[in-house]
Amino acid sequence: MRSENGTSGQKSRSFIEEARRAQIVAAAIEVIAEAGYGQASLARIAKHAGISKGVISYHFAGKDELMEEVVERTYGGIAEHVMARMEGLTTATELLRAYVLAVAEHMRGHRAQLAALGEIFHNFRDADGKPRYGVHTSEQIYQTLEHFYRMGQESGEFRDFDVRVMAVTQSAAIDNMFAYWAAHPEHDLDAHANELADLFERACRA
Amino acid sequence: MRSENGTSGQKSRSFIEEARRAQIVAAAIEVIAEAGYGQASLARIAKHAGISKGVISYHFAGKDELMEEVVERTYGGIAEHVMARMEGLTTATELLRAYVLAVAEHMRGHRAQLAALGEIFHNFRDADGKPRYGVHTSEQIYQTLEHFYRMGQESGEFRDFDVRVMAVTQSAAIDNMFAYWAAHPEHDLDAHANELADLFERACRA
Amino acid sequence: MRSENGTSGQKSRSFIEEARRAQIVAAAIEVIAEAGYGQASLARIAKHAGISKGVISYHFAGKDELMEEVVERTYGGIAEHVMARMEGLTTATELLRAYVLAVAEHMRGHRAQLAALGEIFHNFRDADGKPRYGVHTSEQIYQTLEHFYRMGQESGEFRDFDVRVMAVTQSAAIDNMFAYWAAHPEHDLDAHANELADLFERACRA
Amino acid sequence: MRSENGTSGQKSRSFIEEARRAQIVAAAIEVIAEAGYGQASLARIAKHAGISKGVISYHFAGKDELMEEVVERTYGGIAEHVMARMEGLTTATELLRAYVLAVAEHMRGHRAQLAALGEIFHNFRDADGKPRYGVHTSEQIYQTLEHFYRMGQESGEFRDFDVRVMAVTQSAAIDNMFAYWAAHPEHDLDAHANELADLFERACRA
DNA sequence: GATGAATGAGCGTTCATTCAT
DNA sequence: TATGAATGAACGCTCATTCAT
Repeated sequence: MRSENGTSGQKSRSFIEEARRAQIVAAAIEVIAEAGYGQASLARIAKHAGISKGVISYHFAGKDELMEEVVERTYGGIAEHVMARMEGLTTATELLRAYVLAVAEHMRGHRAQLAALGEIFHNFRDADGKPRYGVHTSEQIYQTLEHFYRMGQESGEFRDFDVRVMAVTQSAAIDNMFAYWAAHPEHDLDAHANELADLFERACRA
Repeated sequence: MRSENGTSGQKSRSFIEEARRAQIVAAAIEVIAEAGYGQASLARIAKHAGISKGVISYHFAGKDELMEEVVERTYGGIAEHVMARMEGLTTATELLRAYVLAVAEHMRGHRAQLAALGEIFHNFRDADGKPRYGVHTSEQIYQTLEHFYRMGQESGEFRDFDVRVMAVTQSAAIDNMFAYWAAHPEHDLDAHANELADLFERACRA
Repeated sequence: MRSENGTSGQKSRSFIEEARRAQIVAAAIEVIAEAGYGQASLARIAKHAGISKGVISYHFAGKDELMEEVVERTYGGIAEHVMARMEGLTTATELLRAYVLAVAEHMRGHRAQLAALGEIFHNFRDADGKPRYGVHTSEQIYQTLEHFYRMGQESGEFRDFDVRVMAVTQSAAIDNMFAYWAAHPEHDLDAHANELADLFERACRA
Repeated sequence: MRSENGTSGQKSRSFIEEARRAQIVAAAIEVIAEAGYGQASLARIAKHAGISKGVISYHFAGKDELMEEVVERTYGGIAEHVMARMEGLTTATELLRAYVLAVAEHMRGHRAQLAALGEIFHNFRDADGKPRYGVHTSEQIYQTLEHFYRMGQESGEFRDFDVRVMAVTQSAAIDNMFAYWAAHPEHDLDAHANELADLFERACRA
């Protein structure tokens, strides 16, 4: 998302600054994934990163900003990979299958990110106590899926169904596939993803 | 220590003891649902219940036991209702549809329980830092669903598919239906449940 | 200020609660007087009182409430004593002299309170960064003094002068008398007070 | 270490060094005046000056030295102006009136300096916890005033009074005039100063 | 000369738990 | 049974200072 434009006038972070932020984000991901959001104190993250506690405060405005950056970077990585895998596909059936498989493929190599993302989504709250992320944050994903469903319905590939329910369900199915895999590391993620693709193809098709 | 049961080995509780525990559990559910697990301190729960903080410590060994009782009681309520609704049904298709609808029906009247359950599942960890509940805790639900799937596959109602993936998916679909409903209270829960029943019927059938 | 009415329905603090608050306030006064507002951390106050840091948080909503209680109790003590000493006096000249001498008399036995009050006045700020106390807090004192000046001007005892300037000046003269005394403990406070009374009598009289 | 003066033993500073120090002192004055001593962190002062935090540490041995320089420069400015205004005057009455008016005249144009000076006086403490400035620091001012009082007493202009009490009082009266003005910017400082001059003339005269 | 990065101690506050009454 | 008092550890965060570049 951040510009790598050499001619732009926008200020950019120094190399060392960027490296530190990345290091801290990585440490945060590992600690959150392992110990859970509630135990992921700045002290613990700093210790895991091998740095002083104050360094985090120096590079991030606060814990909130750190959490947001974890989400941002992780999401960015997923989106980038999935977009690439879906490029050039045209039918709704193909797109949906590619979507499921691409997310699974990417996550297979980023298990901790996955767990951390879930922890943050379920726990991170604003100062006013409202969840910072959550179902309402998934709106973008829902709309993307709904777009594919409508494509399929208009092309005749898919039957008539409630696209919102289908989007919520498919999104949940994918999320839980990862949760199950996280709890059962020997579970065959790719096979699961293929089963899911079949499942939703059958659930959608005319 | 506090009671001795004359006819059996299992310990029993006095009426007043039982009432206090129920009151505290109810307060805990409301606080967790509203403020989240992280903000649900014993002080806050006690205040919400209109009792002294020490009472909780008196009736429960610790916060952990309280959380476990919240889960136990909530789960018990769901199971009781769902079992009743499924009684007498014989085909896998019927059983699965009844399952989805019964859970939805029960939860419609217990929104706070639902939210609290989710918070606890996602946050409660043992002293060693491992999640106390989670995907592995759902094993019983998975096996129940798998039992139905196999019934359907043997009777010819259902096609051949990976029953574990289907169970994980259907379970997730139901959980997320509630999460979505919690975030969008105007959402039509019963319609969603019916859509889900259709969806999985199509996904399963031969 | 707090009612000691036995029949009133208003809730009152328990004896032990009141004692702890008084103890903490006393410790705060001593620490602030000795080390200054900036060094008067809750940890230091607690250590001085021989209690755990958490006790202060238990009995006071926060540091701000503690500081306000210090001011309240100290001010109350001064006002009570000065009022008693001025009772029955009628001429402006008498009232002003009694005022100066009574404040000095009271403060002679409460040196630490005096110093703490000054520290808090000069340093305690609201969350928004504005001074919590300060010149504007002295308004009540100014108006009391102005009332006496006007009495003297109307009775012909005093010449015509700007009562606000005189009030600000006399108030400052008294405050600084204490500050000087605090820095020079061997200084004769009563003699100073008498000189001040003479000084302002000459400055005011017709 | 950074310079060697050819003609005297006293160390001198380069032009750029001097400019930097002046810039930092000016920024410190503004921040202290606005936010108070307690909030005047080096980071905040540096940001206000538009420089890096380390620059302050480079030019000053520490925060203490910076504070001392603020006081020194501010005091120097006042003294310079007051001395000029008193030059050529001979009677004690004239000198005292000129003193009060000159200080007021100068401060009218240096409100932030005034506020900063007060903040530092009331808060700045040595490493051992003792106030760095305070009543005892005013000794020089007291002695100057006392010198004038004695002149007046010897010439017969003034009555017999305790010169120390008068000096402390007049000094406090002037300080508080500024404090009042700082809190009530619409207050007429010059009129106040004239009232003060009258007041002390009457308080002193034979 | 100047900088930004890093440190570590200390801050006010929250909290689960213990305990005497 | 029930309470409120007390504890002590941990939390996120701020800060003056140090230092390599």
